[in-house]
Amino acid sequence: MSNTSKSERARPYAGESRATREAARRERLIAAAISVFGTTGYRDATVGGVCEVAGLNKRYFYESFATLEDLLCAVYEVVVADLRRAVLAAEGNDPVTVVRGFIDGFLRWVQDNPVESRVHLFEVLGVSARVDELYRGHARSVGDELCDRLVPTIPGLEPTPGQRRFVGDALVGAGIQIAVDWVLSEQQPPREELLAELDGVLGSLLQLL
Amino acid sequence: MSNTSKSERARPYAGESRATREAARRERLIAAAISVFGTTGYRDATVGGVCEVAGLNKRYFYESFATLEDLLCAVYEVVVADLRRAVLAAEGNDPVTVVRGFIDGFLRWVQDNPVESRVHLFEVLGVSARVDELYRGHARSVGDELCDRLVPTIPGLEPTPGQRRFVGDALVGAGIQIAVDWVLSEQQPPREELLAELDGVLGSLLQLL
DNA sequence: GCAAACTGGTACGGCTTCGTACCAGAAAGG
DNA sequence: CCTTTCTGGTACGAAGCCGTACCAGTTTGC
Repeated sequence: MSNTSKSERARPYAGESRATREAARRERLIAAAISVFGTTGYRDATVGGVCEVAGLNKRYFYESFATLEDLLCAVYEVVVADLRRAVLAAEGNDPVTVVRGFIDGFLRWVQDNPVESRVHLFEVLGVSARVDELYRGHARSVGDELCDRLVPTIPGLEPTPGQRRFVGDALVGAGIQIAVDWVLSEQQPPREELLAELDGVLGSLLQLL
Repeated sequence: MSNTSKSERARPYAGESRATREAARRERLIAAAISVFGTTGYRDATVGGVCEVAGLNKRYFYESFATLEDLLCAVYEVVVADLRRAVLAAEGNDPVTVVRGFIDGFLRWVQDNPVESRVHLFEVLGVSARVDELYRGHARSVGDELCDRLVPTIPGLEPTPGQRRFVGDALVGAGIQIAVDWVLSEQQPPREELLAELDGVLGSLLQLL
């Protein structure tokens, strides 16, 4: 019996190689899944539903993913990379600017990406140990990066790794909670007002120094 | 047709009135659900599964709840009441004590209640708009209470409602993130060490003042 | 006792999703 | 062309859960 595996007699189709077509389908599935998970919600999502939105046969789902959870993980990687870019975009040489830039970037991203933000703020949570692990890794990574930017702005500070983890978690956790609260609020104050409140808090903190 | 509704010809059974029996069954369902949601997870939970653990016929589920989500809400109210007691147990007249007591109470509760904490930290998230609303309400409430205790310990501070909300969210969010990170790292390091790190951070903050 | 209410166990139809298979038509290659 | 691969649409069995109904045995009120 000769090798009859799928990749054996691969041919171009519509001018694209097999690998290119597979990758394109994978991207379409991920894009469709972001839409479905971010609107209907992951809990009510089905393989068939995602494929319908993607305009692909169910067969092609299993070509790229084994389970819906695998697709969720791929979706999350895309979403979190985008968020990471947003919250770490700002530069700053003093603590207030760093923290303010982080929160501002977060709220901006949530506002500009309502679907993706629902995926990140709600849908990926509590799905499975594996997804939780992913989530924790990225949260820690962003927290570490924030610490890296924050610590040098405060001379004479040499936190232990454990303290850095504490500060990173606290910053990320605070940002998430503020974002979640903002999203779930019935009447959302404009982002600018929220940031003005933040400035007030940070100002009071500085005044105490 | 005479009234044949269930409550019409109610009789005591095993010495208990109908209302008492119904309430007892409800409690058993809630207790079973905490166990199921906190171990198997809400996502994989079924009505039949919860009833089996509770040792009750499925019929009695629908006697007290219309959907599994209703039961989750009831479960959450029980769990959050317990957590609330834990995180607000400590007294304190200075900011460091208040914050430390909050974090300490949170971690203690997580450590002593692994099942309930999984429900609160993971399972209730991203279920539905209704559950999210519940979650947000309790988080805000705890944040407000923390603010109420924190603000008087810092003389000359009169935060606006918006600023109070900011601080409350930040505290609660930081606490949750720290707890989640701790749980996902299998509670390493031990709670005492983690609190020592917190003391270090708070100490550095004070030193800056 | 005896009828009526209650309990716990089992059973069943209906529904939804999964994962795969089949089929007809388009595109590629010799 | 004519065969082979690829695509998209439809179909189908298997499985799990829902919500309800039925049934046998117990407890209660009269």
